[in-house]
Amino acid sequence: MAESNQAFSNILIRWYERHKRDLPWRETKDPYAIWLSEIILQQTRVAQGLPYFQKFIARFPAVGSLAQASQEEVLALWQGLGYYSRARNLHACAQMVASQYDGKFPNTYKELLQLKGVGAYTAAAIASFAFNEAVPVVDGNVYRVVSRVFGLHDDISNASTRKVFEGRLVSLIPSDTPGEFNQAIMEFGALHCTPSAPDCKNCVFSHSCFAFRNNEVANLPVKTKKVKVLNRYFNYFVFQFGEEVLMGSRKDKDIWLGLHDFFIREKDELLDEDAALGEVKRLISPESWELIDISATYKHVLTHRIIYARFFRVRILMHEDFRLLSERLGLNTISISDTAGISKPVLITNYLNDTLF
DNA sequence: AACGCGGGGGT
DNA sequence: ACCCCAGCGTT
Repeated sequence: MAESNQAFSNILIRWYERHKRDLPWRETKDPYAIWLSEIILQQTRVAQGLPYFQKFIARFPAVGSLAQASQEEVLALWQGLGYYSRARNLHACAQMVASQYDGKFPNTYKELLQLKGVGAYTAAAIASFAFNEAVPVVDGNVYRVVSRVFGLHDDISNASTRKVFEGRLVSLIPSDTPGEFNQAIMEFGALHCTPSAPDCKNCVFSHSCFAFRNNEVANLPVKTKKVKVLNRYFNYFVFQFGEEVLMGSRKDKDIWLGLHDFFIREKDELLDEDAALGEVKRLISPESWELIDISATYKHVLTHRIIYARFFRVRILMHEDFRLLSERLGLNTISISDTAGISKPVLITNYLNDTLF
């Protein structure tokens, strides 16, 4: 039988106090630090996000310093974490808070929701953790815990299902310690009620959990839609003169927007050497360049894409041709050693480490 | 409502 | 190979 709402909350919070991890953003009520941690942790495991949180807090101790940074510095600090729109929105949000809110985060769920990069989950997290507002968080952990314990079979692939879970959570969340409750239910999902092979026999809800009692743990939560993985083929040309190469920042609302890469020809397939050299011949006259090397094929696997990439490194012989090529392609010249400090996708970082460093 | 957006870890 | 992770913005 299910226990009362208050019993659920009490058991959950007691479990949390025994098992919670020591995490830096739990030692503060500073909405800036809490906000920063929540943006970093969107679709990101704690272990992966933690070093980024440390880096950002060290470099930007308050929202004002982040607001004053350049977008490039923010992207460079974010590089490797993925979903780079988070970094662009983080920066824009910091500037919003600095200019429109006098450097102080708004303190209600409703106002927080207006901030760039702050959606329903993040607004609820900040409002409850920093300001004790009793709004429930609904993230992947919460979907899993609630669907199993209470036997909710609504498909979490549907956006409308969020309301169903929120409705249940509103009746569970205690008004005196909403932040503790929210932290607890997510931590419980992360550490105990895990996606696969949870330790149900030793669970504080084993006597009441719907999924455990009905042998449905593996079926919950219900999620029907799978992401479709598409292949993309990136043919990169690394134009080099001495110790300099041509790079530019990516445009056009595509993957890695704002990050730096090389001249690219995306096709429905990888180009072989002849086809690649043909592309170069269309750009520069034959006597002014030579092929240095061709990289191995990189297979860069993302959640929703598999990117196959090959890098053709081309030496430009005359500096004047290098300068003209830079202008014509809209790319910047950068010394190889300086590429370490600019924002890049992991694929480009891997190539640089393999070939140029 | 559907889709695009990263990278890494667990099984 | 497949799943998921303290989701959000755009269309």
